[in-house]
Amino acid sequence: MVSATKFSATKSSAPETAAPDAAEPTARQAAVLDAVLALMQEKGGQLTMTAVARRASCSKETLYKWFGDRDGLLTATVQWQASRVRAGRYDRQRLDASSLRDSLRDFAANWLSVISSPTSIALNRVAITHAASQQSNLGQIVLENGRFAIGGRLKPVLEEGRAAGLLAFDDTEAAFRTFFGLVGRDVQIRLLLGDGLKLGKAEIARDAAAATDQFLTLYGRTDPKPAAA
Amino acid sequence: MVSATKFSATKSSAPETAAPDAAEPTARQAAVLDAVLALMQEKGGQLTMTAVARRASCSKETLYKWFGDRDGLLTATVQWQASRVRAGRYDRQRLDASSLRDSLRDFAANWLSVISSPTSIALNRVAITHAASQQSNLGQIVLENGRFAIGGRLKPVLEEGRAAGLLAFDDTEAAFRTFFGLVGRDVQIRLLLGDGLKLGKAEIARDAAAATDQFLTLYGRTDPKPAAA
DNA sequence: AGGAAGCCGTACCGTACGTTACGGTTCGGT
DNA sequence: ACCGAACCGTAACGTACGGTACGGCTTCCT
Repeated sequence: MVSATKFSATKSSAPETAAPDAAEPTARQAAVLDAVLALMQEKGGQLTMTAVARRASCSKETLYKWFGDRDGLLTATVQWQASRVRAGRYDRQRLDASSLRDSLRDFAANWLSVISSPTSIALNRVAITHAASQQSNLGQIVLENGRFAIGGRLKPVLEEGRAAGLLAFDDTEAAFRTFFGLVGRDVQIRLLLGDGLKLGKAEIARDAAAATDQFLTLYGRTDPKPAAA
Repeated sequence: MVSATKFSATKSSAPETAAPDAAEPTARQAAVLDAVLALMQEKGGQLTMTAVARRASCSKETLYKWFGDRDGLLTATVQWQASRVRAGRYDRQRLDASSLRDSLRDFAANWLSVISSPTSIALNRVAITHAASQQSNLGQIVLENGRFAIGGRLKPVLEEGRAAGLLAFDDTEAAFRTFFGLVGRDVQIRLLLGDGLKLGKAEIARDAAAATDQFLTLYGRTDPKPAAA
């Protein structure tokens, strides 16, 4: 079930490009994982080990040596993709109403871009399929790097906004979930189910702005002074 | 690919319990479809024809005679489940602010109950898996009976609310999508990905009320008079 | 009673795919 | 030049599963 050999980097205990335990993929391994991502998008569910080997011009034996089994390959792929989505720095300069709004818009637009990308759709489909077969924890990993990752990055912004007297809420988590809902709405489920919904840059920008405005209507303080009790 | 014999009811052209073309399942067939639903929830992805036959105490030959192929069985199952979710009449009496709020809360609570039910989760997972393998249109069917069905039923309510001067919006679809987002938030994706999120009756009622309040904050008219231009 | 139809249980077939094994090639180290 | 390790391409194996065939049982019609 669980791959025993969290893929080892050829030389067993040699400090390669990264921590020897967390296991950063080598360039060649990354190429394989990219092939997996590409196949997921093109071929959908028919993601066979043979197809991966052919696409990546490597042997199946190598796949198994590096990743243990099919599940290990999938897990490594999810983590590989997650490792390069860490976008957006959102420099916490001093917050005013305008910069807060901009930050929220950026978050919203970035999130919409991610969930509407073919890569994310394919990855989520695979993870959901696996969650159904209650094998491995692919679903958790995707959740951790998607929904919960963005939550962890947005919540500090919300709390800074509150500290600056720009937002009002008791429960940060609840406020974040509202934002999440206003931004995502029905987009993700429709895309996952194969609806032909198209999101261009213009629509994303527009929707992100609209969601941000709605969020600020619900949680923004019209009186921008810190609580002068 | 497409099952040729949209399941026929034993006696070819005899008017059974329903239209001979739309094909309402017989009691026995319904029992089989219930077995499929039960297996989906318990066994997840390993939904094999043999397992269905064993669970339903019928032969695989019968399954194929009735439903054509595996896809036909799945499609029939989705439609069978959809056929009995048609809940909520929402009698359009005269609308005031209070009854509108109640209607919206009912919609929200009902929708949350549906998407958090094991049946819905299992069904959506299967549909998403199929959408990935670009075979059949299971995803579309689920979408049609889920997201779009509730839209079709809620939009008239919203428009009545607008006609009564209780709501203000230009785009009914946009208003509905906002409501959808406020209610669903991250619930569906988390459940689909296997997160251990529990929604009891109390939480559903609370969340439905909160989402409704937020929606009314965004779209409600504080001045409840019809447009007295 | 006799026959036909529907259906259950099971055996069977073909294929797809995960996994393993193996021969041949490249390449770095000595 | 030689050795061994890593790796590629491919063949082979075992199994799971979709789909089919068949024998026997029940039911219903005449």
